[in-house]
Amino acid sequence: MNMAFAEAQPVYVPARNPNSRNCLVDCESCTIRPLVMCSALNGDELHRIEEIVRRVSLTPNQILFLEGDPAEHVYNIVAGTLRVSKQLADGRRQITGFLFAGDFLGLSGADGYSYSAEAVTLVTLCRFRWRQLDALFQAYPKLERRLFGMAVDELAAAQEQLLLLGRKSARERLASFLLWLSERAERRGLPENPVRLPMTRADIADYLGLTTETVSRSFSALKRDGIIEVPDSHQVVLRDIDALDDIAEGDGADNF
Amino acid sequence: MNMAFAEAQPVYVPARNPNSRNCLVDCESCTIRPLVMCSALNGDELHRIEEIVRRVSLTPNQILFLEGDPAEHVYNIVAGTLRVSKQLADGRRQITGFLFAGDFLGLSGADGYSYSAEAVTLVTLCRFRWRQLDALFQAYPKLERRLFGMAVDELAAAQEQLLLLGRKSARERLASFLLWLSERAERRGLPENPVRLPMTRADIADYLGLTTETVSRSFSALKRDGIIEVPDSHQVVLRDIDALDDIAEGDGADNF
DNA sequence: AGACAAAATTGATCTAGGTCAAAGTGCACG
DNA sequence: CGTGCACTTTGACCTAGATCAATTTTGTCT
Repeated sequence: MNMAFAEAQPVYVPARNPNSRNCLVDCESCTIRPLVMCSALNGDELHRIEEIVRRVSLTPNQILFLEGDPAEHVYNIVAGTLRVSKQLADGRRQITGFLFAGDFLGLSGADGYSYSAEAVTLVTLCRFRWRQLDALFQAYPKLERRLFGMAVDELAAAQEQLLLLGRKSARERLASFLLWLSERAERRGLPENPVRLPMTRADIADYLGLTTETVSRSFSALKRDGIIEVPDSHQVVLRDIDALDDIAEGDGADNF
Repeated sequence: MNMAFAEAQPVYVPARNPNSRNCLVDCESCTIRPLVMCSALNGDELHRIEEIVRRVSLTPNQILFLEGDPAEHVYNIVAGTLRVSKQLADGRRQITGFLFAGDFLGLSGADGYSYSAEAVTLVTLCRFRWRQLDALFQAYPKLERRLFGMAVDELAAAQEQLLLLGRKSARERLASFLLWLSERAERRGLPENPVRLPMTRADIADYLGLTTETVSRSFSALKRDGIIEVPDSHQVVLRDIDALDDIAEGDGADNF
């Protein structure tokens, strides 16, 4: 497993072990604040957040929580990549999302978490006890508003993924996935081409509702057509983004 | 965009004429209040809602809004069934949800509605201008909280549907769908068996990521196995709910 | 009631993607 | 600096569900 994706920004960890879990956090120096819910708060208000936030980290494949666990915490990802998934009784797995720095997870109804969450790479998170965060909403309605907005965005993304899983071919799914990663990186001011793929082909398959073999064959087909280059299996050069767009949106000719 | 909702001056028609459009609403007599966001409000507060809500109705297959339309309104369904869907350039359609009395729709980010909404049956809705509803949130934080909670529930439902579309067989998809309809009816105090299917086989197919033929064959297979009975194509008797559960969750044997 | 159109079912055939199997590839670790 | 194991790719074959093509059933309108 390639460890190079631990974009772990050294963030204020008072004294002690930089890899330890459950540390205090210095929100003012947070580099990804604009991306996370904390963007709703100013300097003074940040201190109230600091009182309830704890820093947590995960090593690759470590489990953050499992589907059905009592949902006591919510999390902001500070660095790294995480996968959230659901499983059927016989082990079939659907990855319902890959989450990156700035993303939020852990919202749930009464029945505990509705999905499992595991680290893909080294991951750094801000952890909030939901009860405490909830209490803060009273003082800072903007915080709740921001979280609400993030949930609405997630909902739109999930619906886009329903279209992909319900109606797109393997080739179209892969094209959509690569574009999504690229656009996402761009929106966050990261290099959008080449695209980094921190996850394995098996993870991509479980996200796209395919098998590893089909994912691999789809990569090969896009390479053959000169649309992408794959210098190594965790990096993809988008050679012809217009072609990818056509494939992803289904206007193209035969996207088998 | 369907223009049938011209902004005529509303006339106060308290609960009487259920088929009139664009009318004022008497929230206190609302029979489904416990299901909708208005459950967050008490008698006095309801009057503030009444000031901004308008009643709208749709005939079958009428369009409420299209993907990409500017998202000015949000809606609560009072009665009837509605389908929300997304389409690819070549016309392939994915229905991302069926919505019933009590459900909410219209939340969106900056880019307008992220899906289209059409009536399946006759539909009655409460319509709110988002700007006005938003303004009410300051006075009644519980209202925003309730809406937030509904969005979180929707998100969990969407993820369940991702598992269905990504990993379940046709038979499993249909079993899951029938159980979902039944459980949903039960939660709302409606008859949960037999299950009513207001939508066509084509709609079901576009919801389950299948074709009408495969949906029809899956119905026939479940009938043959004595698990369901289908007195008419819009009504299904669940004969063996345990078997359906096993099929839906993938513990069963061969659910091809 | 009768006629027509829309919806549903069933059968025959095809194919995209799954399954099974066998090499490649590369990186972690002794 | 091998060597072992996990990951990826490719090939051969198979199958669930799509597609194409009739019927059959149902609902609507006069």
